[in-house]
Amino acid sequence: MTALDNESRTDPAVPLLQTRPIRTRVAPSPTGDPHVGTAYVALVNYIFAKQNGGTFLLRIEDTDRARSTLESEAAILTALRWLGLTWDEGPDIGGAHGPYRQSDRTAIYARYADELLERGHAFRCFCSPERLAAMREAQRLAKQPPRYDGHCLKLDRVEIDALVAEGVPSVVRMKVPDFGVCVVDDLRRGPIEFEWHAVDMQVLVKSDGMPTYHLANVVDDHLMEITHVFRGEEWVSSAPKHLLLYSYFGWEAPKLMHLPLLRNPDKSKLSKRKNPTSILFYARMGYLPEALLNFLGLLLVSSSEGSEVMSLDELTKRFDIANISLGGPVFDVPKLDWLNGRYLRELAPDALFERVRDWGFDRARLVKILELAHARIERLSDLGELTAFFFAGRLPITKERLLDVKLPPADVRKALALAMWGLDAERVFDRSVVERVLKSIGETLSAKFRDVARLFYVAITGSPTSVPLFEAMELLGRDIVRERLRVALEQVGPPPSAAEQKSWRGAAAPEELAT
RNA sequence: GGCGCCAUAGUCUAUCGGUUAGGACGCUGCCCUUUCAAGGCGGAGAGACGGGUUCAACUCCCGUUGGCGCUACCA
Repeated sequence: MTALDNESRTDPAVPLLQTRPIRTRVAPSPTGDPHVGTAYVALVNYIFAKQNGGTFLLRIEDTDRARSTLESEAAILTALRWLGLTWDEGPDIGGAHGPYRQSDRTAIYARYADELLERGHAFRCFCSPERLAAMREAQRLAKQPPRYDGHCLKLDRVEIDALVAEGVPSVVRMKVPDFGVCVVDDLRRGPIEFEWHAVDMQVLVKSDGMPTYHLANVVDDHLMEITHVFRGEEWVSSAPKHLLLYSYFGWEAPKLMHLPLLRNPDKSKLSKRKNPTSILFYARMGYLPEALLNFLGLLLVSSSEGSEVMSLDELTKRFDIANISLGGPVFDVPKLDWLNGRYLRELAPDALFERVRDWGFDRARLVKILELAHARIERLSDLGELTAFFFAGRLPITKERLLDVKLPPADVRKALALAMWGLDAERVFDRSVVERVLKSIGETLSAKFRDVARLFYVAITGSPTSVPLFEAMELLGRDIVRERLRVALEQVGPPPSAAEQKSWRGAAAPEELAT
């Protein structure tokens, strides 16, 4: 199967000749845990590149200076490598089209933004956030499509220079036609039409000088010679802007294909409030990378009959763009469980031993666990019960056990929520961070720490008495801890409402984003 | 509110105008078995609704409904 075949399938009248070597990419934003959605998107791009003898690369989209972290970037690399989705070019290994981290490419974007400015395809905008908010509100009330009203388009050269000299902050916006339609040709969906007058004049360069996703993405995909982009459905509505930028620059746009978004069991977009979404969680939980990959692959390649157990190679052989279904698939953990069981059972005892050791019984970890248990055992056989929670995923916790503490039930809920949010907000996850976060919860609730601690002992270790908590949490790791807190919270009541979130933490919960 | 995407069992899907609508997970019955799993063999369970087009519609078209996404100086 070649790219040519795939294209003729969606548009038989105009078979485009694929002249450039196939190059695909995954371009995650390092703003949180490596998301399974990122793995899903990476998988398609990887498979498509390999199937066509092409190149698959990894690019880090860290233009959001406030939210991007090096920790997150490292975790993404680790997670994708764990899955076996290796890239041919990337920030860690370099390549002929580097650098592969957008924050290292700011000079490049500035140059292209200037070019658009000079050629009249973009303009400087000095509007305040307040004015923009008021404008959008008015448009909503008037049932108009939300769109920049062109206020700063009327500024002349002299006025612009004066404002810049005054030091008034500004952004660069792209110009968008007022009439006509834009046709986005999706590899799988076919043509999608958008009225230009409903497409916003997107900001391309923020007031801090950093490009937005839209500019950086287009410039990089061009410079990195990307030929095919498989990305999440959330990008469909910004495709017209991207296509317009390609035409402003006079560049050939890559072929686009938008993938449906992974869903929670209730069909909402997969989110960590309702489900574990981190690849690292699935690793810590004891899923095998090949099982997770196979599971995600089943959403791209379907077998009409027979076994659904497929290796990456087999998925690659059978992949066909025309067969990707477009309904948003539920991330069905029970099916993943079954698949993982299949893989586990096929392992020879020795191989299984190695997997188990690598998963949670390596010497270094075991020694740390023994240190914690050491003073608390009288017989070696006490170890089993005392340390079992280190080798478990979710714990069979009951509401009664969780509420059996010297805290009012409402505070139990609040404490668990605060712990989840507080720990998520931390870049590093170690005993001292855990201690600081948990103790601050005690202060917030004006409760004795020992009473707060008891609750977390139950939620995390399954018992009000166990080995030292902070160290245990560090060894358990962020992902298992988050899941145990989430499950505990679920036990004691409904998820925190928007109002509760606001009053408890003073802001809305940031939701993680997939690529 | 605006724009867009999507729609076969609880879930993932096959079907690309004519099928008893096929498979997988889950559920369930039986077999195997010292228990439980695993495994084998069965079972229940689906085309959202309403209009067209057609000899014929799950399949094509339109509408409705529902789900989802975007609507940021986040990606």
